[in-house]
Amino acid sequence: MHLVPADRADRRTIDGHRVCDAIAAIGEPDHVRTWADRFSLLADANRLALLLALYRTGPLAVSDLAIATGMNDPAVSQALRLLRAAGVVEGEKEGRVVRYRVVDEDVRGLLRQCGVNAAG
Amino acid sequence: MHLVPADRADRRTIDGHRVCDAIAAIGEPDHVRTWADRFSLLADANRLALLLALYRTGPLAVSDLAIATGMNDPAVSQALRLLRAAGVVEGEKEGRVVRYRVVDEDVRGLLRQCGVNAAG
DNA sequence: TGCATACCTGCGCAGGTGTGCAGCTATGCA
DNA sequence: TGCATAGCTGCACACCTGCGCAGGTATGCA
Repeated sequence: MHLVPADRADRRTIDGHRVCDAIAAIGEPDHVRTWADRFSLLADANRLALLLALYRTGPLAVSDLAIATGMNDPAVSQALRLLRAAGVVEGEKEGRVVRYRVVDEDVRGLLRQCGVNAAG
Repeated sequence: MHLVPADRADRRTIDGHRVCDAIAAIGEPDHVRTWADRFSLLADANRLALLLALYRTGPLAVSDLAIATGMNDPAVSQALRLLRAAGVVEGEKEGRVVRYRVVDEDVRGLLRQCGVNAAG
């Protein structure tokens, strides 16, 4: 079990093998970072409100999202741009109205968990 | 359906009633903020690595967490202080060693979702 | 063709956040 | 009692992020 990188193999450990277990438990750094980034997208109350509205209500227009959340239009637009760049939401243009919806299944799973204790 | 606050009741809507649905879907602002704060705790790769190690491996000492993640001791300590203040982890002192574990059930649920696609 | 609407973008500022360094406290052992 | 270890804390720095403002683009309608 030589999972400890060489640059810190000389450090003293408390529980020896449990360190290796922990390294295995953490897994690929890229995987961890991907999930951290995902959580980061939900870590803002405004963005989370937008996502909850989209997830539970279905496709919504930008203006309506702004009214529902109390945000300004540009703020909503910028938040949606971030979420769109991350592949979390997608917008469908219908005339001059763009309706967004949540397309990332991992994020949908997380949003579902927000309601297990109290969702009304 | 007068869920739209008075200060923005005069704004033009696209889908009228869907705005009310969205407001109902968002729910209590405090609830949203609570979950956003929760996600914020998992939004850092280092903290997430610590939590994954604790969640999957079980109680671990601070030094071992530092070795497993490659972080410095103070960095681990500060991260754990944040998580402890939020009620996510708890530490049990055994001599001069403190072993931490994840105690928040909501966070445990989120951590479990990190492994549904690829956890090894 | 002209105008209003729906949405997007760039910029700058205020605020929060992670990190490293140095030093402190507490426990265990000789 | 003296020393090493395990962990915690305060400070200062750089960094990132969300937001409002102003302006731009595209669609629909008269």
